[in-house]
Amino acid sequence: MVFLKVIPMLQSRTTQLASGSIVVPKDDQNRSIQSESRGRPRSEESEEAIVAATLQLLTEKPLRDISMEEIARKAGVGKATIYKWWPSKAYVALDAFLRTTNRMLPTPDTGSVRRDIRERIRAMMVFYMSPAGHIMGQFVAEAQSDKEFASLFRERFLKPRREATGIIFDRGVQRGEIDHNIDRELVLDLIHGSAIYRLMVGHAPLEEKLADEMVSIFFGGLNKRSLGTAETRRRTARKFRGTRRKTK
Amino acid sequence: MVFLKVIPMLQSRTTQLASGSIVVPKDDQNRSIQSESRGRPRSEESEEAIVAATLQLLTEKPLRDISMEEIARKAGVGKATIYKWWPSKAYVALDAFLRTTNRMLPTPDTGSVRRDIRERIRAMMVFYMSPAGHIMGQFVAEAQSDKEFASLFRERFLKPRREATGIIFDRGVQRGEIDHNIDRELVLDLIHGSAIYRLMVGHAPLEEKLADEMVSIFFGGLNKRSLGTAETRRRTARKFRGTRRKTK
DNA sequence: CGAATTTCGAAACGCGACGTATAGTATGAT
DNA sequence: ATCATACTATACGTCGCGTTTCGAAATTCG
Repeated sequence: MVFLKVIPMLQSRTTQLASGSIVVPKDDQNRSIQSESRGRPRSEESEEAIVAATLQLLTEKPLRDISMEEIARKAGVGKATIYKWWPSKAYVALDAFLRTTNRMLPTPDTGSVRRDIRERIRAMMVFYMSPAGHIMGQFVAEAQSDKEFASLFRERFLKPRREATGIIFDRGVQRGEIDHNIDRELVLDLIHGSAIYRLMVGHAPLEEKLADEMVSIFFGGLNKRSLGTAETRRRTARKFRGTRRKTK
Repeated sequence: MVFLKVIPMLQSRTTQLASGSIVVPKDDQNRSIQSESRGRPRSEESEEAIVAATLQLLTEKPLRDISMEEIARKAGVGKATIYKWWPSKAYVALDAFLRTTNRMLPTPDTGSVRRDIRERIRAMMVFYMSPAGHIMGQFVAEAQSDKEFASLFRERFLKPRREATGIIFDRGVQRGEIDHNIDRELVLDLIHGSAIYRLMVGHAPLEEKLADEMVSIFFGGLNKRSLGTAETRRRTARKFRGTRRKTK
């Protein structure tokens, strides 16, 4: 399971992701600035064991059903050690999660916004369909009862992903492919929100091909197709599987 | 606070919303069918007290921070009584919530889908912006760790609302205002998902006027405006508040 | 080297909520 | 009167929380 491989964060921001304040100041280049580190140093072994155990558990059950006690047991670590560095299990989980996912967010630039956006949405769908998608849902859930966590999750996870789409959008506006009056944030909400909605509510499966349909709506509108782009015509043929028109 | 007024459900489906199986069968017209009701009948007073207490608490704090013990105390009721009729606090909360919200879902029919959809979205926004919106977020959160609850919530709350929008959409297709190749479910996800996303993540405020922008995108597309509908032109003037174009 | 400092694992703590069980009472049908 | 069921109240054992205490380990400083 690729997802489980623990990939250390680039900046090696190891300490106190939790409270937002970094306790041991770090040089962006090397390790920790050896000024006020006196006693026994933090055990990297324990840290990694905690993170690994948490990631493992996150693939097995919802965050709510994971306990600090279980993480500590599985990691072979004292509970107090975890509480020393993270304020709650949600923070441990988010920290662990970010280390596996916070790498490169591609922003394709093919010359056509339409194609770029489609690729972006497709990548997003693939991500949401993976185990990581369900874990993300756990974090959104947690955010409903913990405002501090919500803010951290928003900044560290959602925003970067949202902006990756936003960059593509902006390029489209600059190139004149997207009308400059369009509400940027709303478009980002339409794209990401619909996927997250489906992911969290589960009324219909996420599918990669939704990217095509979405782009088609964004650039063709719901109206009767008069323009008839190549893509629109292609979609037409694919469409006869009888799931629609169940009303009246 | 209007929201707190307890409005009894039409069908008076009182018993075992919980397990999905209705224990005491009810005539759709009158009260309960007097066949296998032998002992002491269920106390409607207690039931109402439980529901009222739960609704009150739901306006004060997240579902996670509400305990069965607190509900029982506030309702002046034994804990066992609650567990007798509902399997967990989430079910109590949902049941209570549905009694206040499960009334009429208007599906405006003005002759123009565009206008109908805008009105529908507007109503949806108003609902999400009310206290009920945040409570709904609690249920979506709960659904992430309880699949049975998720299914009940989907059927009893989300689906009806979704379908209210769907009916409008279908009318638009029938009248030829919406292309029949458009993916109905995806459109519903775009509308509802984006709002729920904003509600639950809180990166931007929900606003009634988003309805206009949304409809404008759906029927105009993101493309450079060549058609220039009346509404599009109106939006243009409104647009100079400088919040956009923060990139480069 | 030795003292000071800090972290570590393990264990125990008090707290609060869970979901169940028991006891005694209340309310109806038969 | 008897039976069946629901009610309140309370107690129970279990679990997870977040904190505290302990002695041992690891590192810096004098």
